[in-house]
Amino acid sequence: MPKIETSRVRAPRADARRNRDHILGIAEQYFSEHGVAGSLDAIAKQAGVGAGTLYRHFPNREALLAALLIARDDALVSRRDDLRNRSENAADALAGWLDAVSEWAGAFDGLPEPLRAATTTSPSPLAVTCQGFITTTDEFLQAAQNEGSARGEVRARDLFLAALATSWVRGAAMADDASAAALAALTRNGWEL
Amino acid sequence: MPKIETSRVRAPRADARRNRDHILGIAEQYFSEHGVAGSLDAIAKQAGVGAGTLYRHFPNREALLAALLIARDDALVSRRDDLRNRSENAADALAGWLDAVSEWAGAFDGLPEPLRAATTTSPSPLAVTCQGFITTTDEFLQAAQNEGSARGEVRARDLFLAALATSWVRGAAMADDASAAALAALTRNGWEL
DNA sequence: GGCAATATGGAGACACTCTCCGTCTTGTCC
DNA sequence: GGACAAGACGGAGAGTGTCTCCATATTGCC
Repeated sequence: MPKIETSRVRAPRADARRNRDHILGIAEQYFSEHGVAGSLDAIAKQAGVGAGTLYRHFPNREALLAALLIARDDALVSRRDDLRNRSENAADALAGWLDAVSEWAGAFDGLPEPLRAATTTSPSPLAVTCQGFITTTDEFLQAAQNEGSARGEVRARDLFLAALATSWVRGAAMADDASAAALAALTRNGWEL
Repeated sequence: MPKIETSRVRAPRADARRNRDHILGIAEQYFSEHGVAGSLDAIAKQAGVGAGTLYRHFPNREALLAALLIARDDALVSRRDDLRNRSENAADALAGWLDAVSEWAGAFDGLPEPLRAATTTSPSPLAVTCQGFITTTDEFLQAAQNEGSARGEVRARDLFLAALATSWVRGAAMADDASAAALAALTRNGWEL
């Protein structure tokens, strides 16, 4: 009797893991400086690996972005827990959460666009992350609605997109911070009762 | 005494004007089908001119876009006049105007992005168009504020960006129409008193 | 008709994405 | 520790796009 097939996939080789992590580190820095549209080949070169290596680990820009964001998820998740525990009321919690989302989406210049695309055209490595945050948004929203502080017709998905839009308006290098703040305020007035 | 320098620039040659118009027509169609990120060389080829000809008339994508939008300005301007004349109250007029702007920004897939960029980083051929519409937005907004139906702290620029954002959320091929409508409603709740 | 001013086309320099495959590493089994 | 297969590597190069340059062609005016 042959070895039982416990795990279909073998653990990745040590050099592969090393390279993957290293690329991720360089990409984080590179996207921070050049925005999400920066050259992938440049990232490979800067990481000291061939283009093929980069593309094997991350078949396209979205996959790389998704891997990068997973590392940042923790921050947003712990922010969520903070808001759950420490908020005086559900409306403030929801507002705080949306602020956090919009800040998260501003991690790299140009990030809101692929995130928006991922929420509408599902099969994207970014979609899972987005979907998770939409679910969280829904929790906060429902709490606020039960509390009577949020309009009933508002949907979580729309609030998530509004937070993305806020970040989008800010544009490159925090170009229009005032307008982003104004949009956030507008949004809150929009859903709050 | 030499000829007085009345107009510094000569009128363009007939062939130049013909080519320019023709390129514009093809570009309109091409961008409608492929979005604003479509290939410029492809437009040149389809128009039956060399790449150089296209780039001489329109040094970059933004210039071409700006020329294209000027042709569409009329529609928005006449919509503005309609709203001025036919609206029952200033709040409805402002809401109608913002809807019109957001529809205008959805003329081509991907158009909201360059428009947004043009409102923040000034030296862009699109900036004049945007600035004009922001001014119009301000007129409608001030009327609504005087009427007591719009919050005082809201700025015209922010509403214009909100309309752009609404269009942006809709994304390619009207992918998320419901969310765009929701965002528009959210925005109205946001500024209205 | 002839001449200067203008406009044209398309080859080609350069940048970017992504694939393919000959070569090199790793881990495993003896 | 050696050997062998699975797995990973790099970088050349195909494909696509932007934009420039300039020898050649077209216009409009005298």
